[in-house]
Formats: sequence, C-alpha cells, structure tokens
Amino acid sequence: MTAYLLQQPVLLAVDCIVFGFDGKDLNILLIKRNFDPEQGRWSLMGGFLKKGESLPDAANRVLKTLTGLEGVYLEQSKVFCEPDRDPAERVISMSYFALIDINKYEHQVTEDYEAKWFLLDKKPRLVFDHDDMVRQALHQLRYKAALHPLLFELLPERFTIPQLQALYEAVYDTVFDNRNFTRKLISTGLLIKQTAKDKSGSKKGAYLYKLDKRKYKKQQGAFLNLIPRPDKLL
Amino acid sequence: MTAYLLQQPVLLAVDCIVFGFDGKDLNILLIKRNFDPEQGRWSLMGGFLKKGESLPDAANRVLKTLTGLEGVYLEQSKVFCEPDRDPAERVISMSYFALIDINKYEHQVTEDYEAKWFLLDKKPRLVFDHDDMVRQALHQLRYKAALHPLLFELLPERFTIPQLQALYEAVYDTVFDNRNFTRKLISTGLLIKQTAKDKSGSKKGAYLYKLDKRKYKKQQGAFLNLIPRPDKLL
DNA sequence: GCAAAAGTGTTAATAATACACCCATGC
DNA sequence: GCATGGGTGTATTATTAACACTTTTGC
Repeated sequence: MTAYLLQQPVLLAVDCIVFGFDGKDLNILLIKRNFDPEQGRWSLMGGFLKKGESLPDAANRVLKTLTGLEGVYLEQSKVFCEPDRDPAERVISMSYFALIDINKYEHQVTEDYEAKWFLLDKKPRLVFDHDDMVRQALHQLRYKAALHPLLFELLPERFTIPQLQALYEAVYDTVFDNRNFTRKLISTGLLIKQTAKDKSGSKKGAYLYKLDKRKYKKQQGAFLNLIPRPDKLL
Repeated sequence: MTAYLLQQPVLLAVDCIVFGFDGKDLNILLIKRNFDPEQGRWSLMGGFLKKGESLPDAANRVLKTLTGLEGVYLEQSKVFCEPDRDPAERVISMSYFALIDINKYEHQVTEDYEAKWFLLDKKPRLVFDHDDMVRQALHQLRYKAALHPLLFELLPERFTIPQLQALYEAVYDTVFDNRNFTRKLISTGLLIKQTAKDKSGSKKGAYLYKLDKRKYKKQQGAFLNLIPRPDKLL
C-alpha cells in the first residue's frame, strides 16, 4: 500500500462555522480550545479527518461531538492550506458552515457542551486563520442566499414574514421595502400560510408560514430574487 | 513537532481540468497516466501537494510541469474525498479548473508535452473519479459564467463578438439572439472596439474588440446578464 | 385612545424579449 | 451576382422599484 512513495502526508482537518439567528442579529457558535497549541482561546469547532471517513462525514461528526448538533444544514466552504497556518504541524483544513435555528438548540449547546453564542460582530479574535474562515463563510452565505433559497434554515419550522425579512436585513445589513419583499416572497410559491398567528412580535400578531418542503427541495438550486440589486450588497 | 498524536495523515493531491475553446466547441486537455495504478489510461493533470506549498501553488506547478501552461486562469473547484476513490492509498484531491485560449498553446501542449485536446463531449473515460471532476467543473463553469465575466479567458486577447457569442452558445449548448446578445455585451462597458477587423470568419469581417482590463479586473466579482434565464440553463 | 407592528395596491421606470432586414465582401 | 456571415433598431412585455395608509390589538 505504498504506491505513492516519497509523497508528503499531511493532516486534513475540518472546521465548522455555525451561524444562528436570534430574531434580530446573526450569531456564531464558538468553543474554547482545550488542547495545545492555543489552548484556552476561542475557536471554531474543528477536528481531524479519520480513516474511512469523507469530509462531510467528518464535519457532521465534529459538529455532533462538540455541540450535539445533528442533521443540520451544512455546506462546504473554502479550503485553508497556507503552509504555516497551524504552527504545530502541516494541517490543511476544509471549512464548512452550518445554519441553524438558534432557539432550537440554544440551551443544549451552551449547557451540555462548552459552546457559546456570540453576536457575529462582537465575536472575539479566533485562533489561527479562523477569523478568515468566518469572513469567507459569511461572504459565501451572502452570495448564495442572494441567489437561492437558503436562509429558511435559520428560522424555526413556522415563521412569520416580518421575521424572515428581519433575517435578510441582518444578513445584508440593510433594509428592504416590506411591501416589495412580501410580494416577491409570496410569488416564489414556497410558503404555506398557516391559520395561526405569532403574537410574540406585536400586539396584532403576524401570520405564521411554513415552507412547502417539496417545492423547497426542488428549488434549492433555483434562483431567487428577494434581494434588490444583489451586486450592490455582496 | 507531533502536537496532534494519533491522527491519520493522508495524501493531498490537486487535479486540474483545463478547458479550451477552439472557436466552435469546448475542449478539454488530458494526459496519459504514466505510473501505476491505472497506468496508460487518460487522466486529468494531477500531482501531490509538496512541503511548504499551498494548494493553488501546487495546481500551478502541476499545470506547468505537465503542460507548460503558466499564468493561466485557475479556479478552485470541488474537493474529492471518498475514502476509496484511489485504490492504492487514501488520497484526497482538490480539483481546479483552468481556462485558456486553445490556439495560443495548442502546439506547445501537444508537441512539447504528452497532453492531448479532446472535444468535451467526445472525451474518453478517465481514471478514478476524474469524470466526476470534469462534470462538476463544467457545472461550476456554467454557473459562474452565467453570473460573472469569465469566458473571456477562453478567447485570444483580441476577439470578435460573433466569436464570443459562439463561445457562450457552446458553453450553454443553446443559441442566443445576436441582437440582444450584442446589446447586452456592449452595455457592460467591458469592451474596447478596435479599428481592425477579423476576416477569418467571413468575407465582410467582424470588428475586433479587446477587454478593458481595468474594468474587467474591477468587475470580476460583478454581475453579468448576458444569459437569458440562467436558471433554465444551469 | 394610542403606540407599535402587520398587512396591503398602484404607478412609474427599467430591463428583457421577440423579431427582420440591409451591408460588405470574396468568390 | 450571389452566397455568407456581420451589423443594426423598434415595439411589446415583464419585472422591479418607489411610494403611504389602514388594520389590529394590548396596554
């Protein structure tokens, strides 16, 4: 089993950026690194690729082990491969980002695991090139979400249109006209209106919607146009 | 230097998909694999990551070594990580695709190196998962080129609008209305009309254009809209 | 009754599409 | 003179953006 002699083996890692939405701001989940180098500093959830495991498998395992998260939306981001990115050894890392409904897991990840949520723009400095990873993942999230239905992954199963708009506004750090936003959203045909209302956000209450899962699956790759002038915002 | 004990080292490779345009069809550059396993079969240009080298560095080196190509457009594609993708050892490969003006290098790569151009839809079966890599890269090319200026990389420095249209039509396997295509193209402001004409394609001759390099660099990330209904074509 | 958020329509501007004929040249 | 590919304009339709008031309800 040494067909490729003289080649340099390396360590391959995965690092996961977990984004969550609290109804108002984008948040990111971090853990305190409990081994050297850089023990005690804040870090993304990471781990090494194991024998017989694919990279997405590894990312899912790492997420599950460090935060208990399972079955969440996970997308491959960029590879980080600078020779000296990890001072201890040559490690190449593939980054993944996850999108979750923050409320669904808030207590679980902070109590059962040693993870902590941070407001995205108040997060601490991270180890190695993890700040870069976050920046890149955020860029990728904005890019993809401007073109495809995706941000639904950050909301609970039933959500209101004002919640969704607040989410888009948080991701793009801007404000949209609510009439145009609603119209475009409805016209996607992706939403099913519920009879119940959510009264947590106002006295009047806003209608709850849920995703038409079948159409959503079909249209994952389809184009969306909720964002006016995406080129201005990316 | 063994901070991460007990981790599985792996071999990391890069594989390069080189696309070229001959004025009529998309082509792909392949080489005959000259070592085991799978010696003698057609393959992408690949090689292993070396000490102190980043992945893009490795991709450029591999391209240069195997084909003489240097300084060409090179973009990271997907990672291929199935545990058994290479029967000999655990190898994870990052694929890159390159875009080149086929005529500029045609003789060089086929005479000085043992590479050969194939029509994309008449290429032979490739080793391992390289067919997958090609498929993925083509998809990525179509996706990106539908949104951003990119296909110019496949043409000579000076080109005609009919040439560019033929290129888009080859990439998307469809036909566009030449009046609408020309109008959209001119409106990007990316082209500078030359006084000379190219008479190779017709008796009348078509005006040559070249890219406004400054605007092009600036707009690499900007959105393009040469493709009607991109969602239908991807 | 009033503050606070939800919900809803119309108009104007812009962008995209469909469509067809004349032009220049080499042979 | 005719065959071949190059170049150009307009009318229609579809999409997007700008814009403000009424509704509901908890307090």
